[in-house]
Amino acid sequence: MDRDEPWTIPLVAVTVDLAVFTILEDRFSVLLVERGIQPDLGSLALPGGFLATADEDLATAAARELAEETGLDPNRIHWEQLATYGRPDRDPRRRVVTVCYLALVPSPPSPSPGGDARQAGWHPVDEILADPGALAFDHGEILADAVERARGKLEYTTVATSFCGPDFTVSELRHVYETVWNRRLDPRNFQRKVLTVPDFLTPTGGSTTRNGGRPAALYRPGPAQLIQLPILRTRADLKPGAGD
Amino acid sequence: MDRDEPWTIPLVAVTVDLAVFTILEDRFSVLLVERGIQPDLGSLALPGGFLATADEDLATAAARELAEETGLDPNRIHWEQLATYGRPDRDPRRRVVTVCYLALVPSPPSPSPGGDARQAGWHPVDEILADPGALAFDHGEILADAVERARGKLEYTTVATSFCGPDFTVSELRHVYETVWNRRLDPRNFQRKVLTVPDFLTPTGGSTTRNGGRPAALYRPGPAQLIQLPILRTRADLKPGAGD
DNA sequence: TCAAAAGTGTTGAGATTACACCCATGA
DNA sequence: TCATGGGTGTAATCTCAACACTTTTGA
Repeated sequence: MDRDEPWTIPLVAVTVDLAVFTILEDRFSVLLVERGIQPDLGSLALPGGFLATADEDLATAAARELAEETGLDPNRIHWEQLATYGRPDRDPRRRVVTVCYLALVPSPPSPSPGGDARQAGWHPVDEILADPGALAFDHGEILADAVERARGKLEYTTVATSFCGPDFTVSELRHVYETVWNRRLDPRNFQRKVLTVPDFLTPTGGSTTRNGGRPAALYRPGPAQLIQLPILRTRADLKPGAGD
Repeated sequence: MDRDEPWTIPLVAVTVDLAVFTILEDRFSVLLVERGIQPDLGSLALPGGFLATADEDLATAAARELAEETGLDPNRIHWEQLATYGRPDRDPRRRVVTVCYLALVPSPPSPSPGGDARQAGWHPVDEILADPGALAFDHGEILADAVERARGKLEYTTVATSFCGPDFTVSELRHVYETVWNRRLDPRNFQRKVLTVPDFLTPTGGSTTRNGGRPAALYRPGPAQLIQLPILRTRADLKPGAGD
């Protein structure tokens, strides 16, 4: 942008697409819409849309889409820019560059994604990724990148709490890790680990028996954002298998 | 992009900007150009430019800029997308969304960044970041993000070798870490650590005395991309201070 | 011979794993 | 009483920081 300008500057359409994840019924799931127009009419796609105006900020557009698609307040959930995809042939109609965002929302999220009239629903990530043709455009590639980003972020940040409700138990948090990583974690060591990380969890003082057994202490997300000694998903761990 | 299209789709100009880093004279340095036009005429900026044509791929544009600015072959150096910046007022002339890329190149790179007539040169990262008004537009913010990405990637990937020549010694690689992180590392423990990471370094069989003292074995980058047990920059380490 | 860098060995601190064991509740 | 999950204790293993010490060169 800082070089002498060419005689004519090519202009392109810009969209914002969302990869919104949650844990629904023990599955790591992504929010998808059914396309109502060509191309790929009827197939699934990441929700998103064009910039509303020529001077709408990218972050503003992402927040707007997020609110429209989930009904949630963008100020109260975790979202971040993922990457930008701009292959010239990614949309057959015209040149479209899409700036993608990743969001992690609590389960159960808004009863059914609302606000917009289009079909929108949660789909297990594994099933969608297993079928390369399931998504329109290059959304399969985008989803794969988003999943990898989400899985990696659980290792060295505290964002896993974004999947939980306002207060939660350690085992509910562990369930998030197990579901997203598709691995079992030792409940006893996990408990010690997360309670050892400074400011990861703040005790509410309350407890619950909603998961059965002995009452479990309730926590809220603490102020910490980063985990100095990561919770590694790559270490030799217990037999793999769906969380729980 | 998958929603019904608005009546008019806003079109924006797209640029590709580069944060190219190297180690020059024991300093972690970034390639900057001097702006030849308004606004911010005469101040420093990240190199970059508009898409060459309406259908140029983002990656193609980045590779093209990289070759123009450094004279290096994009296929032989490490570069990756960093993030996209699109605040509507970031360029006073018009709406410009910039997709930024990060590149790590060996030192000494091409004698003087060539190909293009504009002034371009290497500047120590610390000095540029210390002066918030040093860079045009929002390039200070972009540079800060790029520096943080580069520093973080050294922890858990093998990209540090991108700063080295075709073959290098362990202490030359350590010098990269020390310079980028601005921390001293114990030579003996560093040696053991990097040689323990599977496929990080491939011995060439040769050795050199170019750094003085006992001959040091020469290595090439190995096939590994990730380091399972990261080289943490956050652990309590030796007295901080410029690497060597 | 000496300085300098390369490289090996060892020890103690701290983190992780694996698992025995006890606790508090609902059924 | 029993099943279920919550939570603590502990020993073996692993990793890393710290540093003593040997090796191999050039000057």
